[in-house]
Amino acid sequence: MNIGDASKASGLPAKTIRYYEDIGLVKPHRLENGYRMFDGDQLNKLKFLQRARGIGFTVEECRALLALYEDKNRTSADVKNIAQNRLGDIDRKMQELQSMRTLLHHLVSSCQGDDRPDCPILDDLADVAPVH
Amino acid sequence: MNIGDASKASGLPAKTIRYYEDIGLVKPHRLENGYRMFDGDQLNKLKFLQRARGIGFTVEECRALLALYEDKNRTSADVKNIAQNRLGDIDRKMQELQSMRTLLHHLVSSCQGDDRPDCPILDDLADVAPVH
DNA sequence: ATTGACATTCCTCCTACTGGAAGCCCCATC
DNA sequence: GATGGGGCTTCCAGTAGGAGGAATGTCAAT
Repeated sequence: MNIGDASKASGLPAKTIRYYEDIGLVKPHRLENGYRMFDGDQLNKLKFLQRARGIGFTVEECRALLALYEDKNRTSADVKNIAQNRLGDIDRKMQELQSMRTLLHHLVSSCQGDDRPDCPILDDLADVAPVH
Repeated sequence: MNIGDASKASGLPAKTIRYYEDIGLVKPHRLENGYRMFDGDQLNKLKFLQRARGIGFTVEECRALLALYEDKNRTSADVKNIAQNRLGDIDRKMQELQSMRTLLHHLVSSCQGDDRPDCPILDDLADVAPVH
């Protein structure tokens, strides 16, 4: 299976697969013409990566998860730990976005959005007057 | 006011201020010794940038907002439009995070997290068995 | 033999900075 | 006057996770 087929089968762009090889996440074989050759094992890793990235794991977390996946002496605690860290990151990010959203929504709804120049959004950014 | 004082007064790291000059967001004067010199107007822009970035506007949106801020013929609709786009981006991002969170939380709570190797998180990533 | 669709490598670009090195500048102290 | 400790300058490299594109090679079908 060459990179095009592996791309279709895994859902990852060929560019991304090459990148993953570059950083050592997968190690496809090579044919005599230089083409990458993916077997079932490699393809499974690509699918694994596609799902793990989709859930939001960083590439380095994916590397760790793949290593655990291959390590039959792993403990599920190790895996859970990584996942919980990710969950914490997501929660922090969501809180950050939420507070931005609140501020921004408040500003947006206070602005008329007409053809006059007066704008509480700019006023707030320029600290002219607090939007109460 | 040199860059160190401007940094303290605006809350932006000196490195960031230099970067903002680099990309043309601010244009401080220069003293004869080459030092940057920030007057009240420049400082206001730095503060403006600090707040706008804090709300989550991209640097390019900040550039547009600063331009509107200086344009006395602006319409508040232009400003509101930028802010609403940002709000939309935030909402999309939050939804993405929320769906990740749901998935991940489900996986995490299904994993024992003990010293045995069996792990539904890995199973799911490897598509061994759907988590319910 | 030629076309078109693949593949390869290599290089640059993206966001928004951050860190560090090498080298001035200024002020205070000895 | 020499020295020391900041702060300032510039420039270069690196971050995450690829995307885009150029130049070139290969394969299968016509």
